[in-house]
Amino acid sequence: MSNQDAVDGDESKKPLNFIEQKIELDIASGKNGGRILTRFPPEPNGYLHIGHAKAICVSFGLAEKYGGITNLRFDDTNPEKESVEYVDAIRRDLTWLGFDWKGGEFYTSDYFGKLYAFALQLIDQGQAYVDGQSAEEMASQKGAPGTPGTSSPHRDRALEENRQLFEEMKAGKHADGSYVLRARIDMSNDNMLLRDPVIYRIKFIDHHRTGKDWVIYPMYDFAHGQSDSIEGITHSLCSLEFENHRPLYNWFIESLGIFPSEQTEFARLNLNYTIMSKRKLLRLVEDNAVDGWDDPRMPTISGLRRRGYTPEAIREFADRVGVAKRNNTIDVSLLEWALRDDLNRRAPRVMAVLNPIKLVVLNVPSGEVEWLQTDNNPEDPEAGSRTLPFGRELWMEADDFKVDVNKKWFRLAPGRTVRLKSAYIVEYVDHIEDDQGQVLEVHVNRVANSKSGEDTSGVKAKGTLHWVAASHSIESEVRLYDRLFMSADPEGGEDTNFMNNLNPDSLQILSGCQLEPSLSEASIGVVYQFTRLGYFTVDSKYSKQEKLVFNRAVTLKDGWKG
RNA sequence: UCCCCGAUGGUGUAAUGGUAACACACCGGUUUUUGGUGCCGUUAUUCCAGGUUCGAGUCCUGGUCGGGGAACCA
Repeated sequence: MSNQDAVDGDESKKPLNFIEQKIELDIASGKNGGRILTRFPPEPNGYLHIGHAKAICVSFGLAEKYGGITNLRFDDTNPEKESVEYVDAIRRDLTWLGFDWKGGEFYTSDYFGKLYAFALQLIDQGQAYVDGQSAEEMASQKGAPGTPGTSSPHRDRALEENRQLFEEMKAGKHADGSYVLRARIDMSNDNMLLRDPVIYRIKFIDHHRTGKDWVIYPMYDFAHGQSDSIEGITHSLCSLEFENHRPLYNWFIESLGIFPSEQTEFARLNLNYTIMSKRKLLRLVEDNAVDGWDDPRMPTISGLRRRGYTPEAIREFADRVGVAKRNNTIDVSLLEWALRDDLNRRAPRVMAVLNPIKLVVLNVPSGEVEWLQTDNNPEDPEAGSRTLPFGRELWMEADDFKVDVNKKWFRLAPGRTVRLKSAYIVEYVDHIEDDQGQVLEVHVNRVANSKSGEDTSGVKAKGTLHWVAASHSIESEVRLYDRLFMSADPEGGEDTNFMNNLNPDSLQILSGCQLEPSLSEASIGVVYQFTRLGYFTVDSKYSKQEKLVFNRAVTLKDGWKG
């Protein structure tokens, strides 16, 4: 497929975002021979979250759209915070999302040797020097926005001396913090990052990949552009916060005379009622405010997966939020919409009663079991059908019966008639309450000739209720989730505020829920619609064959204003 | 105080000097053996002031507001 084919076709009607426009311009002008290579460069110091999912979809999606490929590169230049646990989790999440790093898997640490050589090159070109001052001293010389900085006393150190000291740093002859290597740029630049930034520091810390091989580690700015360049990345896409870094990114590439990768920044994803900072997510985990990185309330990919989100829904969501340069806050309802939209088409429907009370059909003989046919998914005829046991004693939802009701009430009540989904129309007879007025049982009679699909009774029922036959039900636990934070902007206030903003009711555990028998076969990864209730999936952590545990991914949209 | 970026309905995104549109949310109607889905519809938008132009959301100037920017983090 030529690039032009990718540009034409059905997709061409969709408006292009600013990066797509730029790429099409690049292709048209023959830049890099039309080659497109992007990269996704996570630091392995935390789990991927929904914000990363957007970045992933942008970098992978753009490459795919224009006939290119994408590299996965672990940006592991700071061994203090990084570990192989995170590397594995990131790989797993990427694969689950359905992305394939066809360009290959790389690590910035693969380039430590080349980066060291680049540093020597800068020293030899008089563009880097070793500074032996303390961090505080260097900070004070940095100046301030609007005020130029002053030069380090070591700024004009002789080339040979710089080289020797840097080689000694590498050889481990100097202690942590005793020396750094700095780029020699411009101490009065308006961009503070260009005021002789530190590019190498000493750290006597084992690296999760290179072990004790190195005691000097490159800083982000000295590693990122060069790594892009080494891999021949054509379009290096990152978030807005790196805009100020672009001049530095370009300065290194130009000074070293290496392949000119080009950085373009776009706005990261923000979601209301959600925190996206890795540091704060880590805090939630460490303080046990949640059940680990994959708690179903977490915005992590692993949390969303455990909750019942599908990769398709997440990718659709990422597509819909768009790519632009202005800061944004997406409404979580868009994420939920994407899930419902996907699951409505695909999820098998089953019956489950979360807060069960007895429903006794008086005119059905006890012991009688009738197997009724029901569609697995009315949206998808291919999904087929199954049978459901029906009998005298059923479970119904406590919420579906009320004594005092108005005309908007469609469900069961004294004097009312409702249809039991895929079964019969039933009419109220009486009910039993306990001392506190809690309804324990509702008694109804089945309307003759009202069987689902062959109803000739002429009786019309406004409401339809879900139910489960008591004789064949499976008892299980169901976990309902609400948003983790009460405030729409939990990161907005003071830094520590987000922990005080936790929603105390974000997790509700229901036991004694009654499920239809087919759910005994439920397996991890399949998401079901519990009729009238929402989408649910088996919890991958706590569910056992003897005691199933389900998570609610999202409710059904509730149109009832009752 | 200085530098960079941005500003279009409630929330996002488009309109590339020529009728401000699409999605989500909201509200209403309709269909429905899920108060779901589907279908139809309502409400609502160019930060401000000048300028250029036959014509400005778009270009220019100035302002306002928001975000980012000083780490031996990425």
